[in-house]
Amino acid sequence: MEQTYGEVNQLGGVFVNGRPLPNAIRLRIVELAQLGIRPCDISRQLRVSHGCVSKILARYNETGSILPGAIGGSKPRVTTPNVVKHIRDYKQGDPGIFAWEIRDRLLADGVCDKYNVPSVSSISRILRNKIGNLSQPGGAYDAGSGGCKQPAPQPTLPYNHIYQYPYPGAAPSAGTKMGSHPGAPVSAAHVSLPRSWPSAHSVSNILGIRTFMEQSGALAGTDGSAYPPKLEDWPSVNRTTFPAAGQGVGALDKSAAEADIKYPQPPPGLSAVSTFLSPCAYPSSNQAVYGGPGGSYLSPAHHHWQTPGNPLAHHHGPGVAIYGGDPAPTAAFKHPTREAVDRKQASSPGGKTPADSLAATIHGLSAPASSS
DNA sequence: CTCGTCACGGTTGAC
DNA sequence: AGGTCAACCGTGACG
Repeated sequence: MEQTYGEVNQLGGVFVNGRPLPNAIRLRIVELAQLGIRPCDISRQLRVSHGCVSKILARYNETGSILPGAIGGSKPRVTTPNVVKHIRDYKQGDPGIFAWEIRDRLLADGVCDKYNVPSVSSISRILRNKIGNLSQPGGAYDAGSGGCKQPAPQPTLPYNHIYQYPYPGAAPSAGTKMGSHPGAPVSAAHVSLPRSWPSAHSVSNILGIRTFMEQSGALAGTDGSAYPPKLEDWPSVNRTTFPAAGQGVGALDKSAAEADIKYPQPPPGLSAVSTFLSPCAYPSSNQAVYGGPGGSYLSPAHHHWQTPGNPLAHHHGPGVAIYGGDPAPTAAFKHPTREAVDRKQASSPGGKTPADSLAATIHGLSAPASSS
């Protein structure tokens, strides 16, 4: 089953039910939007349902991230042994303490932060169930028992970044912990809070970024693996027919193209997409379908899945790359966003700039999905 | 014609 | 090892 085949939507686009769109497409959606292309046109061009386009753009505007949310897993437990222990301590210290006071103290003492502090009702439950009558210390937990030592290294943390909460505070504290994934290098980077960037305009801030990009461009290659393998890319996408530019961003885009691992290959007949999809060399085992050419850079492949490396490291690349020109395929579109696009392009000779900027922007993202 | 929203069927991963 | 559950996904349809 590795090869889950993708399905084709009404627009002729390929997707995998239940799975996020490849990052390349997500990125492209945002880029196009930045260029001023209307969502409906983006939908048609990329062959992604407008609901999806709307969702991705909305999320981007809200969080600054193009990445999908963390899939699967359980929510982090808030009432860790450590928290329970503290609650118990507070209660013992002051039997008359109110749950809300305990809550405040947990925050004040740094036991929890505002994102993982238990609700008042949870605290009440803890007092009732786990601690029993505080008065009687023996309750459920042995205080001294250090059993609970702090095993819970801020459970939240990991999640935080995963979920990409705009969690400013977290980061810091978290710092220590994030390393959750063993395999994964901790790319500090992803910790970045999406929020921090200037939202929309960051994108527009092209110039600055551009520069940045260039530099990074080079880098891109280096890290290549950055994206969690999971996130995929459709090579094809990259090339979408954007009238825009054909220019070769060549190399870069490759990176962009990371292959998505799980994406299934489109059925042969499939439109444009399939074209690019040449099944590349990937070991199919994980990879699938969409993956194309990217292979090259995917090299390490497989398990790499798990290593989230830094998120979009390559983004740089991608952003730019995107427009690689492939002639035909897309041409198929109905009528390519006529004016909008044209106009846009025209207007900016440089063309892709915006995109670039975006890429840069994206940079900050964290890669939630990668979850371990 | 656009676009926000949501039910639906699906996948994932922690527990 | 396998099941449960809750999170997320994109599509498609409605308004």
